[in-house]
Amino acid sequence: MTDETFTASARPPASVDEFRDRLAAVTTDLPRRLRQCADYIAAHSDRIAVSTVAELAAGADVPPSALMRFCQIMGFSGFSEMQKLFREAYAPGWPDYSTRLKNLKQGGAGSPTALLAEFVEAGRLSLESLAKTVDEVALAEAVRLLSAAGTVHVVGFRRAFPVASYLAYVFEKMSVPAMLHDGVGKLDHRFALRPGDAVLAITFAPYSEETLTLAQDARDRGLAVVGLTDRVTSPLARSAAATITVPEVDFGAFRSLSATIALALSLAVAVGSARE
Amino acid sequence: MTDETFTASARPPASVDEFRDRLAAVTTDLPRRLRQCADYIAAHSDRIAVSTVAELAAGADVPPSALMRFCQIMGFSGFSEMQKLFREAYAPGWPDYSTRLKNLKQGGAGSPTALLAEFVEAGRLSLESLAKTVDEVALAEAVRLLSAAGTVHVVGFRRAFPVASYLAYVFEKMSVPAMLHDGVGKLDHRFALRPGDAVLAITFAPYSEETLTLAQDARDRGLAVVGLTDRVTSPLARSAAATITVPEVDFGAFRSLSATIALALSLAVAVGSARE
DNA sequence: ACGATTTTGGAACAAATATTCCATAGCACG
DNA sequence: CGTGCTATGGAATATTTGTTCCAAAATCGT
Repeated sequence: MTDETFTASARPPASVDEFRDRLAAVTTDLPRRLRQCADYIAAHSDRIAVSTVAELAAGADVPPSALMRFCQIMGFSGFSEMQKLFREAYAPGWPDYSTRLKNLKQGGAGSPTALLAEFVEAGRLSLESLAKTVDEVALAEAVRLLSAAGTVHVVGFRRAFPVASYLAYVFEKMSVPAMLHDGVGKLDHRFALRPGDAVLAITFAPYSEETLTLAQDARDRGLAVVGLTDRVTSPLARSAAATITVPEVDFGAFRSLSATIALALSLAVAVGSARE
Repeated sequence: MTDETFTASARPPASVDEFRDRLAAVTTDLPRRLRQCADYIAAHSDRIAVSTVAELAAGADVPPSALMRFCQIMGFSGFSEMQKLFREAYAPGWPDYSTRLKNLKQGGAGSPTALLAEFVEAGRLSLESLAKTVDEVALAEAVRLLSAAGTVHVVGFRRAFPVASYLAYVFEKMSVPAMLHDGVGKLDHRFALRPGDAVLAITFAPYSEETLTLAQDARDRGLAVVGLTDRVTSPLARSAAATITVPEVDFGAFRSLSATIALALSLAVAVGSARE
């Protein structure tokens, strides 16, 4: 009678991070109903703050009492204590950010501030989406290929050009031999591609012909090609040894590039570190 | 006895937007305590979903019953109904976004995914900060100046260059006469600046000499100069008729540019619309 | 297949929370 | 200086919500 069935640790989690750790630690070897609770909670932890026991239990398809037991196994005295943690943890991010956005939009459609609000929002969504969907394996592979290369050739035109130029800048700062193919003077510097070099190609729909051609050309010559594009079905994927897709949210005809730049920066800095 | 004191409209707000509209409409001519409620709720609407009547009332420094009356004036049957609206609309930035970030960082410092997590976070913070601190007056003024100009000359080097090049791209797409000063061939196209033109200069610390010089030169000749920079004390502010500052969060030696690009886009699209 | 042990569901209970109501305080107007 | 009206605070009440507990079912080991 004195020992608890499951290690209901003495102290409850003090933060959402601790909560997640304990959830992960405890979630194996748990009876069926309790495991249902754990799974549902893991997938919907954001709703703890705004739901009742009954609602969550219904969602997890268990009786309320099972959920209560689950709370206790997690180390809380009960559901209320657990909910308190999530209600208080909810403060960061937007103390009044969303209010502010609303205000900005009130300038009226087309006003500079309303546009700004839209682009800020698009950027934020893109970044969140990137964090959720990025292909870690492809990213690691891209870093590997570029780190092993002689010179990195960066190519991107039109809306991809700002990204390409920033990459070139960062590579230079990190002393990585890099060359920006910018099409100035209608020269393609195709013959600058030498064995052992790598190409980092960036293009979004509608894909620019020059970029695709250069990527294919490099591949035919046996160079490593890394593609940065918007869809896995992009024609760039055919030429690339590693393809990374960036889910960028557009507003109107233009994209914020936030996610693309974040990804490009990570890539460049990782390559720069790896080459030292 | 039949008429309500304040127009407690028959139907409650069906969305947060409607809620805000009604709040704005009703907030004037309201007795003292109720106005306290309105003010507090307006400033903390994000906490409605996760608080009790008592907590909110304490925050607004009114008795709970006053808050109840406020809910009814807003058209709800009571607090619970109002809270329901906010609980359903509650979709915080972390459906599992923060979990994901945590996982990405677990790759270890310096790993590509950890870097990505940092840059994503920096970008998000920058965007939020931009929304909160942008100077609406300066932005409107900048739009006015650029809309009235003949040709818009965009100048920005080094890390500002990606932004400048994107601006040039967007201006072109929107049929705004624009010229990108990119320093190719060591030419400065100073003599392309003609009376009636405007300069959009972008530079961050350490401020690039060429940009500052060009901006000052333009000003001396009586052209309108719009500055996009990082601090109000930036040397660029001396030459500019309108200065917009962008609070960009750096990670390591590099900046995400998210906020800068969002701002630049808004500016360009607003100018493009205004000129039609 | 039997008994010991764990798990489960739901009903009873306790606590928290929302809501109503009314006596009183404040205010404007005659 | 009343008089009638509105606003206010708090106590009483109703409702919802959380929590406990125990009998029954399932599971496991022998």
